[in-house]
Amino acid sequence: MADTDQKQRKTLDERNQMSDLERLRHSTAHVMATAISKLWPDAQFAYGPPTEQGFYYDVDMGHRITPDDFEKIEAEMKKVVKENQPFEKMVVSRDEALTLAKKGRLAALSDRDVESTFKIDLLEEIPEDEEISIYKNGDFWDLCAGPHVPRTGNCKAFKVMSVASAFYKGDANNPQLQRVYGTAFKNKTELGEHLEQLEEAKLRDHRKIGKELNLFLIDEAVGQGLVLWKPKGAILRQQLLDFILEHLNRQGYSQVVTPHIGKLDLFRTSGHYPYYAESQFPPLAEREVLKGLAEEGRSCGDLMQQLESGETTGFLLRPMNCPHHIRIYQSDHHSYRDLPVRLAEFGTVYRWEQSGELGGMTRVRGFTQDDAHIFCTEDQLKDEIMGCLELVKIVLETLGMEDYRVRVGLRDPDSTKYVGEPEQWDKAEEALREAASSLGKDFAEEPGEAAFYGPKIDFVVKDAIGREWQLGTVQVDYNLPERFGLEYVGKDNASHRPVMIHRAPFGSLERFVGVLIEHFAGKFPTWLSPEQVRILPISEKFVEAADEVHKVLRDEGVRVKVDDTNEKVGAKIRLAQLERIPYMLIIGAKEQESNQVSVRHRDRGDVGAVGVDEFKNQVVAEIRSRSL
RNA sequence: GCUCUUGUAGCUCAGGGGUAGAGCACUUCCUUGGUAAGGAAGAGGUCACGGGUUCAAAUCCCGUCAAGAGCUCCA
Repeated sequence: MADTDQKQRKTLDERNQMSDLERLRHSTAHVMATAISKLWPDAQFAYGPPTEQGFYYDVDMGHRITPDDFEKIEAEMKKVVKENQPFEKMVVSRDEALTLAKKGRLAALSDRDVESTFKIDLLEEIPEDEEISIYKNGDFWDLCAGPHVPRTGNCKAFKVMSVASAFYKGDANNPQLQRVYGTAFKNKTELGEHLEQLEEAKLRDHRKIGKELNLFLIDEAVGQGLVLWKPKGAILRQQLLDFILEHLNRQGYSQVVTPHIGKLDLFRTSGHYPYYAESQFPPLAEREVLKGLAEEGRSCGDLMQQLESGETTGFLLRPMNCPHHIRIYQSDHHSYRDLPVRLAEFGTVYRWEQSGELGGMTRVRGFTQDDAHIFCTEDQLKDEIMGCLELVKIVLETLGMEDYRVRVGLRDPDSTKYVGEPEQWDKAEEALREAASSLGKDFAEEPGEAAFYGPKIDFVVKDAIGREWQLGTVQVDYNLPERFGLEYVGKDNASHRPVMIHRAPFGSLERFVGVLIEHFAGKFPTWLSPEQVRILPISEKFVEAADEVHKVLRDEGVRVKVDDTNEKVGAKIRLAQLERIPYMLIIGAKEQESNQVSVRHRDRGDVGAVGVDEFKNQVVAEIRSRSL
């Protein structure tokens, strides 16, 4: 990670552009550091920047901060705020700063027996020509480029939020520090609003809703990061598959079906093994091989070595679908007239994610991509990319997900790690750029973010807690066609190499549904709802009438149930509301006589009585059009 | 993988060195009720797992597994 320093250190320009809120938060971080220093004088501080949600300060000290300490810290902070200390900037020479740091005076309230270790390190990172400043508030002095608010009294509304650990400078080889997170706002009202928003976000969390609505399960007995889709979740998933399938057919894709494992040699050819072995499930060795090794008294290490060297063979749970699709492409002779060949599959892949990274449906070890591989000529590349983006656009628009970010990953001009010819890259990057701009949405070009095998476009959305997740992706690949020696016969009757595009509009079904649950807070549009209509007879006397309506709707393919439990309507409604069922139909004496149903919508409430057929037509139309 | 926190009934959680509690859900009965909870009775738990300390462990200690937050990673 050569650019760690750049990531951590903001330039002076960036600092001067700090917004008022960022400035306030950064100052509050100092106030917090002051408080922590008072409570635990051995505290050694590292970085303490503002963030999107607030601020943090990294600290190393003997005491382990727990949530029980937050109140104590806040109380000390309040004292500092009450004293209304001015933030004073003092420009010093490098030597002066170093002298203070050696005395342990930086990020501290007084001289100490120990040096301000991190600050000495930070000092070395400041370029020669840059001004070195120390900010003081009361007795707390800290090496800091600023800027700050005028006085500690300006930090009126704050809260210590959480504590976690972080590696110094984000390097896993460095010591771990305690990162104390806090947030700050102009005033108490805004702080209150923010905290309320966080509470609301928790209610949207897909893990919570997934459990409440019985959508999916991650079971210890099955394994970490392995999602079990329960019946209701499976309906949701199937609806999404049907939806995308319609559009795939329209765009001329061919569906294929391939197994979840393949020979190690296949992935050796593709380059996935052993290069990415540490992020895959361990290979499966053949029984005979294991037996043979055991008889020879050989170790697991020997086995691994043999598998890696290719001396013995085995199978791999596939980390990607492409090799299988490539083999399908290669099983036929292709003329330029056949291209583009578009092979699509809802393909399940397995990756060994680090255990600490797993979470809900958004980061898992087995997932299904709505994958496809397009084999085309250079000239077709642009149109094909456009087609892929069109698909992503349809998906996001149909689901009303407007809040996404488009990231175009380009190659790093200074690096030589990329495969393929520079002219090809230029062409592909230009095609991606053009395609991206056709979306009519801002996109970020990020040099150095391309994969080694080609440039890409990613669609990124945020979850309930504000974390960003990559969903859809379109990637150009020059590598695999080369490695597998893909060919087609051109007009000139000579053999040519096709270009490949990997693309997945949803990305992974698991992650997509996780994000979707949070997007809708469980209130899925009718076409996606596991149960679309629930019929609520007023009493058992009307169950028969309810059953008749049930039949009418079910025959139209509506997912409908009758609540024939021995409860009052109030209770039935409550239950249906909690299950976020879009439509509730109430049937009593009135409705039975007039062949009507009283319609209640989960958001609009009681919308009055309509004829059974009228309701049927309306709800069927709503489902067919996939209305939001 | 690392640091911290957590793990008690199907769910949400209380309790806490002397072999378990609430609400919801579930079962049965009564009730047949018009837009977010009708009533009664009942059933349900090796207190994540494995060790240790103790006369006694769900409770204290250690380890394992899992979850959450963050860091690192993500072809």
